[in-house]
Amino acid sequence: MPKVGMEPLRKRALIDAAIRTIGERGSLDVTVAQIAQEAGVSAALAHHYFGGKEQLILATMRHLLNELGQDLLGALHNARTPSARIVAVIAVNFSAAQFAPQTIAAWLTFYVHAQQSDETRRLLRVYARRMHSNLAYALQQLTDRETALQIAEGTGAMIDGLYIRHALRNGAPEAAKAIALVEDYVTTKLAASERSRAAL
Amino acid sequence: MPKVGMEPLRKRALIDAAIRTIGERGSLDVTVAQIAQEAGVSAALAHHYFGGKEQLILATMRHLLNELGQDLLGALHNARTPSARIVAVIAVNFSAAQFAPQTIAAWLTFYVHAQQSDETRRLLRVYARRMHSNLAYALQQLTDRETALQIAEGTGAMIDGLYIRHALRNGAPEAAKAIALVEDYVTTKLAASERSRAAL
DNA sequence: TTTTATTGATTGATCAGTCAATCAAGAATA
DNA sequence: TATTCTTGATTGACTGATCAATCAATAAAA
Repeated sequence: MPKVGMEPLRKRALIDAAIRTIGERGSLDVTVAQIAQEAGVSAALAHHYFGGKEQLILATMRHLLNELGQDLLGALHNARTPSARIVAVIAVNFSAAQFAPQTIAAWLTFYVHAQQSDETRRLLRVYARRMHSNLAYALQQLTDRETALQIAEGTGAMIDGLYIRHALRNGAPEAAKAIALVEDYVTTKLAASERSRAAL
Repeated sequence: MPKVGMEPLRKRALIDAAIRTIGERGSLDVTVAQIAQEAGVSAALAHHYFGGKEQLILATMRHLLNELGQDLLGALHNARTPSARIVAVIAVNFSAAQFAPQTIAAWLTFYVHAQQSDETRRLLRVYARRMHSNLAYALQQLTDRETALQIAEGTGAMIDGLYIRHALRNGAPEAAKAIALVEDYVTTKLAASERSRAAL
């Protein structure tokens, strides 16, 4: 046997390099050669392990999704009450790992890529559905179903919007401010729904 | 003078073709030849009138921004009260013209392009600032400054988020639902701030 | 004729993907 | 132990396709 067991290491290095390269450039218009160089290997090796650029991109996306999923699981693990779960879901989206400029830039390019690639669109839907169902479930324990779904929808949209704004580095709010804004939306809506129910 | 006055017609046709082509493809990875063909002219003519691809793209973006600005002006013209102005600003963002799949797809690609192009980023900032200041101004007549800025921030983020989400949906264009969600956010927040001031 | 409009053909650059050839480390063999 | 296989790892060089940009040439209107 030759120098063995390189495959998982190389794949991981290439995926990390892809995130960095895409994130720095802010575009999927990165060459395989650029990614490979960032990973310290040849472009041919990237093709060897992934089969093609598209598959490398998809693998990169799956990796980001998986990371997000792991973060979410970890955050929910310690959250016992519904409101703690809501706070956890919001916090995960703005955690250091997820809110890093390169990560955000990469996500944004994937959103655009989803318009051309069915598989990319499918993967993004998985992420959106997971976030939504986690939020909606926790909210339904605090208010009626209809209101819960509405808040979940609004929360998701606001989070995505804060993401996109942060990617442009406008006067975009920092993570802490973004969290506060979203949490304020949820608590205000919950308070309003409590009041409307008390009035019945 | 020869066959004269073609320039503005051709430029407009090329810009319209660019919006259609970019919107349909969902990417800035469209060739000048594709845009030119969609406009019914040769690729060389596109270069002749715009000087290059980047300038054609920027002209297209300015056109979309201008259209949005005109829509906004028109909507605000008939709005006399602050709340009517808020409703108008929200409505403009989800008007038929702005919420058309191709337009949304084009906007999304520009957001990504902004990460590479300073001029694109600058143009997007102009749009964001205009929306924000219009909202913030109207809101400050209904609540305190700090709360007004917070609501304006949240509203802008939510609108952007609904945009990006709409771009990924296969069907179900729900402009009305999106408007309702954003308006609900504003009215709920305003009601809460009124209550908190009454409590003083 | 002069000026604008318009294009086909061409060029130079860039890239994804391919391939044949090397490298190196452990296994088999003598 | 020393030597020769075996095979995954790795790459440089090459190819075919694509595209932005250029240019010389033509058409047509004034």
